[in-house]
Amino acid sequence: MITNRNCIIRLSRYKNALYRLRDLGFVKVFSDNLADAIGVTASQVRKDFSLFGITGNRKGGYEIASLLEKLGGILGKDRVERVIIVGAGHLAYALMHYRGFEKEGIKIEAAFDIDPLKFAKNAQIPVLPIEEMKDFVVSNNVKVGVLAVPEIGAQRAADTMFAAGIKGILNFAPLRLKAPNDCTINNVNLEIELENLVYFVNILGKKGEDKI
Amino acid sequence: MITNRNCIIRLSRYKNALYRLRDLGFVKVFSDNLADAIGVTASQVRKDFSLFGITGNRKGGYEIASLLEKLGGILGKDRVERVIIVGAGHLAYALMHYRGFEKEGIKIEAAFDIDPLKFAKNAQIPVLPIEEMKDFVVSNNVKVGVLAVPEIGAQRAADTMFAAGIKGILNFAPLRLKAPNDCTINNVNLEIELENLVYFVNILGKKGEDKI
DNA sequence: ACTTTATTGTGATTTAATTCACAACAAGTT
DNA sequence: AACTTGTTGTGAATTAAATCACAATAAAGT
Ligand SMILES: NC(=O)c1ccc[n+]([C@@H]2O[C@H](COP(=O)([O-])OP(=O)(O)OC[C@H]3O[C@@H](n4cnc5c(N)ncnc54)[C@H](O)[C@@H]3O)[C@@H](O)[C@H]2O)c1
Ligand SMILES: NC(=O)c1ccc[n+]([C@@H]2O[C@H](COP(=O)([O-])OP(=O)(O)OC[C@H]3O[C@@H](n4cnc5c(N)ncnc54)[C@H](O)[C@@H]3O)[C@@H](O)[C@H]2O)c1
Repeated sequence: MITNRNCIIRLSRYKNALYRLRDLGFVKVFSDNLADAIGVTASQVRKDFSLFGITGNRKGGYEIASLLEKLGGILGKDRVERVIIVGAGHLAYALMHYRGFEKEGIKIEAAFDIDPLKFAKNAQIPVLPIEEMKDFVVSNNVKVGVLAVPEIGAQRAADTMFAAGIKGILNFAPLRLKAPNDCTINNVNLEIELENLVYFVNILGKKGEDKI
Repeated sequence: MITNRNCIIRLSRYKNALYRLRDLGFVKVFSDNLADAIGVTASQVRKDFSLFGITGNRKGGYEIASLLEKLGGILGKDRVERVIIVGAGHLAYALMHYRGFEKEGIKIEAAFDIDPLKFAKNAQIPVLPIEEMKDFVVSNNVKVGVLAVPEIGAQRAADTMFAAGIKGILNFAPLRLKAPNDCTINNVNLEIELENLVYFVNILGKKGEDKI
């Protein structure tokens, strides 16, 4: 069981690159094409595949269609993944209006909020009272949720999600959530992303100055 | 010069944990407190600090105020970082209305778009025609930008940003941007984040089944 | 049929990151 | 003043990840 996050992220990138190549009319691909496409070495590509038992044809490379199928299987893209959002604020609004998830087999089914002003029972993606979350999650067998409530209420909201049966949270609130250990948290911390970017811009800037 | 991204991200997390501790009234902290707070080992904390020449007091731990100052210096938080957004769509709207960046010393100064319907010259954060970006970036000495345009226009928009003098891009478009090598790209790919989450939820679920 | 060429698949090696382990030492205690 | 305790700081050891290197081999050419 591979638990190297970077490795799994590379699989997603291979998949995306393969979609592009396929749509361009390509049928086969070599490890070095994929390597170029996502910016890693060709051995990294082959090693990643080897880890998951994906094989190609010596001399002949890999067949794109079959590769996509295998990667899809590993990444759970063989069926549509139903997802909910908790906290129907600005960020949720952007996510709910984004068309890009569907083509990845990710379907945002509903959002939940505490603020009655946000409720929209009959919208395309309904916004429902948080009290209805548990029933919804159970009856739709939802396993993954996005957490987009303010920091102050985030841990409590997460606990409600876990209690409802959610096993994975994509967390936008800038704190470290405590979670049961059969549950996964992926954090998207935009403050930290920007701060990190600033650091690298600064050190690259300084490196430039040194050369003078 | 430390270029280990995870290490720099940990510095940000230490800093955030330290803010909390300080606001709770603490004055000193030990490496194991910080370790607990962000979920790493105490040696990791000390090693990280050691790498940047940060020292504490044997037996006495670290003084929070001085630690914050040093971390701030390393992460470039000793002054406000001016940032622009290119693409004033849904995501940009969420970012522009988010109050959380300011307390981190990150100020979104303006957004730029090609769609005249989006222009808002006199808004608190103005939305301006993309043609005005270069002047703005030069005269405000902006080094960092957020890219939030659709995938199809992303590389072109990025090139315009580089030409204007931007040295770091936080990229939300789901593609790999080509960039000059004195420039840094940090990608936030939400499709991949969700896909990754689904993978880990699936394998943890399967692990559970095995035990039966 | 035989040779050349191109590419995979993976064990061995290297490099990078993390953890270990403990000497150094400051602060308190007897 | 000697002893105890608790914590840092870091070199050494370990672990994890990436890269190298090349045998295996399929396809194409002669
Ligand atoms: N908007 C951004 O650009 C941005 C950037 C970085 C981080 N974040 C983080 O993302 C999260 C969401 O940000 P946002 O801008 O969308 O916030 P927002 O204030 O626009 O929306 C938050 C929503 O959550 C709802 N809510 C509050 N408590 C709740 C609860 N217990 N259960 C259900 N709903 C609840 C509120 O009614 C509101 O509708 C925050 O944690 C924020 O720190 C946002
Ligand atoms: N909204 C989301 O939740 C979400 C999720 C994942 C990824 N993304 C990615 O983030 C990016 C932005 O998403 P969004 O939902 O805000 O899109 P959006 O369509 O709401 O907004 C895009 C904006 O960019 C402007 N634009 C287009 N070309 C431009 C150019 N060359 N220069 C300047 N402006 C230009 C458009 O006029 C529009 O206002 C996209 O690449 C999208 O794939 C968004």
